[in-house]
Amino acid sequence: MADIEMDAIDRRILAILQENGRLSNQEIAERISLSPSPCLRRIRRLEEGGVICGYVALLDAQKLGLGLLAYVNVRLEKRGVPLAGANQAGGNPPWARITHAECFRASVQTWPEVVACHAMTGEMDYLLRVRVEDMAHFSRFMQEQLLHHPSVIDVKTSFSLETIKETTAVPIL
Amino acid sequence: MADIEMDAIDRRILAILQENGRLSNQEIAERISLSPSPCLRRIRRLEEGGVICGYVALLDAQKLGLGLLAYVNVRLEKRGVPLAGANQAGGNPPWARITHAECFRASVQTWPEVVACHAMTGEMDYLLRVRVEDMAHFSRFMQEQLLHHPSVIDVKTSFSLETIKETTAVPIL
DNA sequence: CGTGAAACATTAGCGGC
DNA sequence: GCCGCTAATGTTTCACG
Repeated sequence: MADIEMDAIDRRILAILQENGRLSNQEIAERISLSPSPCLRRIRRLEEGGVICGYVALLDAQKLGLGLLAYVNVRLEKRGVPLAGANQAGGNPPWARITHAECFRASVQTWPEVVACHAMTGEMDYLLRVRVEDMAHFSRFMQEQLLHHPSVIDVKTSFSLETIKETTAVPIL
Repeated sequence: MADIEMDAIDRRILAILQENGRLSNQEIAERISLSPSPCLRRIRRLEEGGVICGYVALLDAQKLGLGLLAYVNVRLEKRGVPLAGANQAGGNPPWARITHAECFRASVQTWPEVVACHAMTGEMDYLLRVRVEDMAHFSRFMQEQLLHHPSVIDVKTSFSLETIKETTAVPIL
């Protein structure tokens, strides 16, 4: 995906859309003092260029019964390969040699509780953001998925007590 | 904001909208085998009930020159009050007694680099998600904002090497 | 919940700067 | 190249059965 030229008008469109992704093209055009057609052409170009990755509705996790948010630091085994039968995700054939990192990443994709996962610098290898109903659910996830995983050797969890700030918007202005 | 009754149809609407927030009401109605008007009524009800917090466009931070993502753990001073002149955010009058936590939270809201902040369990008090252009920018933010803040006594940073998974969607099905 | 009609929004083609 | 017009098509919205 080639880099894409962007001028000040494109940036203003992006700033508007990342705050309210459902504004009509007309409304946006009006706010940036442009007529609807060039405005829409710019938006389509930004979508096709991958600058706009998508549009989503943000939901209130509390109201949906997902009241617990945890950040889990994970350290992985670095030597050897995962044991047979360990690879829950996709069912690789037993002769395929995979690393612990590959095995863990594949598992992460299959766990709905994990809403984000980054490979990190520092003592721990991965940081997981985990959304669950309550402690019982978290405990189950820990025992049955994370601690049960053959590549995981250590985890350290912190729980969110309160969200002070949370935005999907990126600071572009 | 009172709790709101939700049936299986509401949940399906939410699942669709948190994956694609720009689908037309007609398209959604079709997918859940309902006509447009009751579908729209449900969506409006979920919006007004606060289950749908908003709609946003998700942008590619890399393509916007924000290539560095850091998680910063912060520990705060617990005794005493912030020094005069310390409260950059809002300019409280000098006689107003505020806690270090209040002072820090107010500052966080004013820092555009901080895209998320949670109060956390564990040794450290807060976890910040920080988006910046590069190390130079991060260094500047650290020196001039975080470490300079009168309520901050300790920070521990980890950088994201790679994003394995990242979704704003909450696991509702 | 569904129907239908009015108001509104999207989008492709074309001419002009 | 990028803007803005127009006109056809598609979508939202609301009163009513």
